[in-house]
Amino acid sequence: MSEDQLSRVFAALADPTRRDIVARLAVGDATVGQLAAPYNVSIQAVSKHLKVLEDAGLVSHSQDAQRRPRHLEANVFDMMTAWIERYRRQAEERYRRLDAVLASMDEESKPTINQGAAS
Amino acid sequence: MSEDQLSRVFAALADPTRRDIVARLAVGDATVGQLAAPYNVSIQAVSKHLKVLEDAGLVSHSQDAQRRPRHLEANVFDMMTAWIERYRRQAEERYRRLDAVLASMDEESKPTINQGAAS
DNA sequence: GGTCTTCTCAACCAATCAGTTGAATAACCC
DNA sequence: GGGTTATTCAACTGATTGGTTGAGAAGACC
Repeated sequence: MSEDQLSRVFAALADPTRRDIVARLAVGDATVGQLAAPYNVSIQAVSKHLKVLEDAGLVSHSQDAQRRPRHLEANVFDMMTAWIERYRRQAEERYRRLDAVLASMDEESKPTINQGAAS
Repeated sequence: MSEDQLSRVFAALADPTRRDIVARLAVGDATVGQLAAPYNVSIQAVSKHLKVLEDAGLVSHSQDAQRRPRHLEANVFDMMTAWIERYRRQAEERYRRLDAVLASMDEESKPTINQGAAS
């Protein structure tokens, strides 16, 4: 919910390895070792990635002997989607209004509007 | 579309100032100076933030004399939403199946399942 | 042409990050 | 108890990041 957590969630998913981990956890829970296997980085590195994901609230873990199986917390995704949707909608609405303005100006003398090329 | 751009988009939105800028651009286009005004950082810092947003494809700019008004590119949000939705759905589906398994086991002797507390 | 405005580029700095290796913790298995 | 397995903690390293200041570049305005 907090601005801070939103930052952590986005930052967590900015890394392709972490997104990959999320993808795999979506299929099913897995231990650190299982998650580390496909990558040629140390287990400690993957453990760190998982810590980042946990701090963002995207992942939780339980305990099974020495193992600490990771579990994807899907609900946090909603927070992100809510944020994204808000601004996407707002921007689309604005675009729709601009279209209307341009159309109404078409009826008149239509002064040139700077709708310049991107970059 | 590329894995790389997805990383850049998430990374761009991991910063609260940049999210703020996106929020303001959703309301309407604005120049660097206008965007910088509310923050007590240099214009150059905001210019850098805008470069990050542009590299991620979230923002574009046109030219109006010395000014380079920024414009929000709402379509990139769809890419993010698509990514998020995929794994959220997958995780929810899995959760639903787990529920079904647990329910079916209820009919039998029901061995204990480790559904331990998170961190 | 000179000056003001708007913005970017370049160099620098402190902090954070993703990776490493090595040691420690903790619970299993014989 | 001794060894193996699974994982984390700690210290280090090189790269990236968000900020700074100073110097352009490009165009308006007089």
